[in-house]
Order: sequence, then structure tokens, then C-alpha cells
Amino acid sequence: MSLRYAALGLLAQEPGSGYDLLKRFDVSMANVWPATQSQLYGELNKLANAGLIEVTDVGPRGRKEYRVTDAGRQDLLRWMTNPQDDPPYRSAELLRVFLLSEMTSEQARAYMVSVAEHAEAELTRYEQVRDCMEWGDTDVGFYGRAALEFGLRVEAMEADWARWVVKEIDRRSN
Amino acid sequence: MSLRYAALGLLAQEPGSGYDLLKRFDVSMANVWPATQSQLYGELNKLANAGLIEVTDVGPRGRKEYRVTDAGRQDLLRWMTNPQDDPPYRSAELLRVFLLSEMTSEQARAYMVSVAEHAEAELTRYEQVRDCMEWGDTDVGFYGRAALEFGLRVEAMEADWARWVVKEIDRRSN
DNA sequence: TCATACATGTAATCCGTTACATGATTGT
DNA sequence: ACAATCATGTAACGGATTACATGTATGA
Repeated sequence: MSLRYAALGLLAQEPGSGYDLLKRFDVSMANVWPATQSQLYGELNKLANAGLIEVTDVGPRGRKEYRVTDAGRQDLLRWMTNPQDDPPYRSAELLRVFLLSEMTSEQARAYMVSVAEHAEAELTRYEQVRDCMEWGDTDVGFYGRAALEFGLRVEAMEADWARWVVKEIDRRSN
Repeated sequence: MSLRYAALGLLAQEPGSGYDLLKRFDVSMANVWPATQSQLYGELNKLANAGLIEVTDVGPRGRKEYRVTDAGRQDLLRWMTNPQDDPPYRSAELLRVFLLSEMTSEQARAYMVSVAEHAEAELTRYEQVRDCMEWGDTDVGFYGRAALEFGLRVEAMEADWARWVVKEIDRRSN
């Protein structure tokens, strides 16, 4: 159900077309809940059928301008305050760590180094996003920054952790 | 493809039946790559058809004992050393943070407090797992502990971060 | 004997990705 | 004229969840 509320939430922040929304997904939402074009257009039709959003205008090229309805806002609030039915956490990266005993310790070490390097690269990417983005002084900007801060801390933690595992591997193989 | 390798990897660590594997998924794998019973039995048949695992014995109640083949080990190694085609990161929790501007700051604050409390509860749960588990001195145990350490650090970081956001919300509303 | 654990499977449904398909407008 | 961008949609496939379905061995 989460994509549904990602779309509903972005439209609640600001009305727009599917095409507009798609671009907003690519920039701000990409690191939180990525979605494809197909999926988004399908979901918008479902949301409209459910009466949670409505078409306020049809422009050139069949452009449909969507806006959240009262029922939509209500449903969004309901979802946000009821965090029980979330999809479970899955991480292919962590799964690999779990299975590292199936490789030689050289291979395992190399993998953990690559994890650390990847996390460090992501960290600098997030730092650039933080420094280049126009945040403004709105609530939307504030919570966007808070979400980004989470990303920064995840990557910093992950890099530290991976370096620590590398050290432990070295300690064990001596 | 990740479930495929989760199953293959666990069988590589130790042979067993689908039923055995299911229990191992519920205990050690639950926090890394959860899977349901249906999915697992289906995947085991696919793996056997692909020649990556084989049935070594059929016991009472139709129990099928599986073991990884050479081709299976090879394919597992290939997957582990090629981390390019992983599924993207998605977090419903972070999505809610991103959309907190659609709630009143009281509601947003309460949500962030609940995030912090949830993270703290998970942290103590992980600490209990760490202290109660029999780890032994094997590679399997070592990398299992490393994965658990990741979970511990994620939850500690998340609790800190959520407390920090709460403080920022308080600062802003004055 | 009867509950519990062992043991495996199928069907329906939804979510997500990739690829395909179509067409209108705008700026150069 | 033509390329780029705007704009939306469908179809096929695979992954994941839930519910349904069935039957056997063991131990109290």
C-alpha cells in the first residue's frame, strides 16, 4: 500500500499531473520509495477511482491535473498514524554478510571493503544533495531534511560498521 | 532473486529439508530476508529443477533432504561477488517522515517519539538475541554476529536520530 | 486415541519491473 | 521539418503474501 500513500502524500503537498509527480519521485522520493512510470500512472487511476484524488483540469496532450480530496487527506492521515502493516525489512547486502562464511576470508574481506567504499560514496553523494538543495523554511523542507539526515547517518554508520568487520576479519585470520 | 540465494546459502551452510530450512528462516534469517512457507517450498523446487540443489534422501512423511550441488555453490559465489542487481531500498517509516508536513506538529512529534521508542525496543530485543544465542567459534557464527551487530547499530542510530528530530520539532514550534 | 508437530503443496491476489505502444506540443 | 519533451497508457512476467488443502508420524 505504500506507493499509494507516497503518491497521495506528494499530491497533498502540491497538486500536479502524473508526469509532474514522476519527476518529483525521481528527485525527492528516489531514496525513500522509488517507483516506475507504469506503476505511478496505474496507481493514480486507482486513487481517482477510490475517490481519494480528483481531476481538476485536463490540459493539452491529455494532461490531467490531480488534486487530493478531503477523503484522500483523511485516508493519508489514517495511514500515517497507523504504522502497523508495513512491509518487512529486507536487505540483499546484509544477506550477503550473513552468508560470507561460504567464501574464503580474502573474498569476504574484499566484499566488506567494497561495502565500506560504497557507503562512503553514498555519504558524499547525500552531503552534496544536502548542500545543493534549496530547502526553504517550510515544513515540507524541514521534514525532507530530516529524512535526508537519516540517509546520512545510515551511510556513516554502515561505513563504520563495515570497517569494523574488516578489522575483525583481519584479527581472526592471524 | 535474493530469496533464491538466501535458501541456497542456508543449505550451503548445512543441508536439510524445506521444513528445517523454514525454521532456520524464522530464527536467524527473520531480520535479514524473511520468507513465507509457500515461497520457500516453491523456491526449493525451482532450485532443484535448475540443478543447484539435489534431494539426497526421502524420509518419513515425504520429507526431502536437500543438499547444495557443485553448480549451486558456484552460482552462490557468483551472486555474492556480483552485487549489482539488488532490489532498491524502500522504507515505509522514512516515507512517513517525508510526509510529516501533512500532519500537525503535535501529531508529527508524537509519531517521531513512537519511532524512537520502537527503535529502542528493537535495540533491547537485539541485545537479548546477542546474549542468548550460542555463537560458537565458527565462520557461520562470526558472520551471523556481524550481521546482528549491524542491526544493533541501525536501531541505536535510528533512536538517536528520532530523538534529534523531536528536539528540532520542539525548537521550531517555539 | 488424540493433539501436536512434521511435512509439502496449490491457488488467488497484489506489488513492482521491463518493455512496448501511442500520440501531441514546443522550440529551433 | 524534426528532435526533444510532454503525456499517458497496456501487457507480460516474476516476487511476495494469504489462505486453502492434505496427509503422516510421534508421544502422552
